[in-house]
Amino acid sequence: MHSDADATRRSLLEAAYEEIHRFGFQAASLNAILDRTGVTKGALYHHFGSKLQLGYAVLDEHIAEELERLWFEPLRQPGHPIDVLMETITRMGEHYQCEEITLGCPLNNLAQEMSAIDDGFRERIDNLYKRWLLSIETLLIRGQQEGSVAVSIDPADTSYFILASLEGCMSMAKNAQSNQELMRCGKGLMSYLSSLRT
Amino acid sequence: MHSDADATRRSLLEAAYEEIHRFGFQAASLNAILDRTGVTKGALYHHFGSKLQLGYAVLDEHIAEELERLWFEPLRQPGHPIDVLMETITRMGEHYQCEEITLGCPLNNLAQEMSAIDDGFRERIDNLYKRWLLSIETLLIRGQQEGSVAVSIDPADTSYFILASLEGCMSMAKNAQSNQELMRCGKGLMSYLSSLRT
DNA sequence: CAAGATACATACTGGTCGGTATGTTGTGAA
DNA sequence: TTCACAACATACCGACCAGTATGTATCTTG
Repeated sequence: MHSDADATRRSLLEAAYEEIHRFGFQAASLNAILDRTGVTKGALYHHFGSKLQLGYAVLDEHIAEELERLWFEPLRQPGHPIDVLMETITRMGEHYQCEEITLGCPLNNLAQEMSAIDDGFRERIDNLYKRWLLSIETLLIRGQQEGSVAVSIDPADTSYFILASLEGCMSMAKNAQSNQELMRCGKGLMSYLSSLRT
Repeated sequence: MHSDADATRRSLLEAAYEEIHRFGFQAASLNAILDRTGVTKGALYHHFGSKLQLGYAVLDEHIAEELERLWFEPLRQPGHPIDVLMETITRMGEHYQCEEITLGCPLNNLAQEMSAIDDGFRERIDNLYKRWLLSIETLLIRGQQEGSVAVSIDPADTSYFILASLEGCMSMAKNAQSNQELMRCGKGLMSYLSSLRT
């Protein structure tokens, strides 16, 4: 059944993503991934050269795709930039329901754990953050051009602070293990975002 | 030399703190800690019942003490609350110089890695965050009473957002591996803090 | 001085880890 | 039909891990 090769690969990627999201990259066990998928070790090492390569693939394919779907694409929609931002953040808050919030942001988790240890991870994570920042910055610049966002703010610096705050909120909520705290933190973020309007 | 028992214990705690700060708790190797200190495994297990107990001790003694010294105590100083906050944050930015910033905030690192896995860690981390929040909240309330902080803001919610933003900034800087980015993020934070003045 | 406790030191164990060597089976091209 | 190769499957390896069993030297106390 050579036609199932892609399915095997995707199955491994999905399971690896979940294991890594739950336990972190280093603590993620290849054997656990194999048990979960029913795939054997030979198959895994046929598709991925090493655990590191598997981790890179999770970033390059799964997480990048999720970011595109949840963030980059919504932020390209028309409308008042601050409203667009708020709606996207709210939608993300709904996406990470009660259970998932305790696992934190997949990208932030990996950044915290791996960026100081492995350059391959660091470069990939840095690249994703750059794209994330750019998508926010583009939105703010459009707002300034349209007159709906204060021209007094620096779009690059502000984007950086917005993203940092967002990651910080998710991080705090992860530790508190309640999206109650996420909402609380979101209130502060929303109030800050409002202050960017003209 | 029984008088050196405390010195041995402190040496282990210090080395454990550094190993954990660098690699995380799970990836921290007891053997590496022993190599670093020259202490033997028998001595380690004489002072600490398990790796987990050692980790708890690092939180309860080393990290709690560092937080007290770098945050709680400075925030109790007199002066305009917003100025006190800004100065404390700036001083912390200087404390985490070029090298150390890539390791991130010790408390946040442990929170991300362990709070979802182990309740002992979670409770200790949660307690420290609560004290941290309280020290900021107390400062904001004093400002409101003295008329130097806007009464329109909710002290608890605002403290939460400030701390989340701060952790987010450190997290972003850790990944970027430059305190250049920390400064950039700090600019946004400072501008937000300024908006809290009357 | 005796004796128990404290503070280690050494050697070892079972288990898990990522990774590999080798074998087998299905499949498409020649 | 043959044959190379992709796509696995199985069994195994050395390294490292936290933890332990046991021995020893020093100190404190009666």
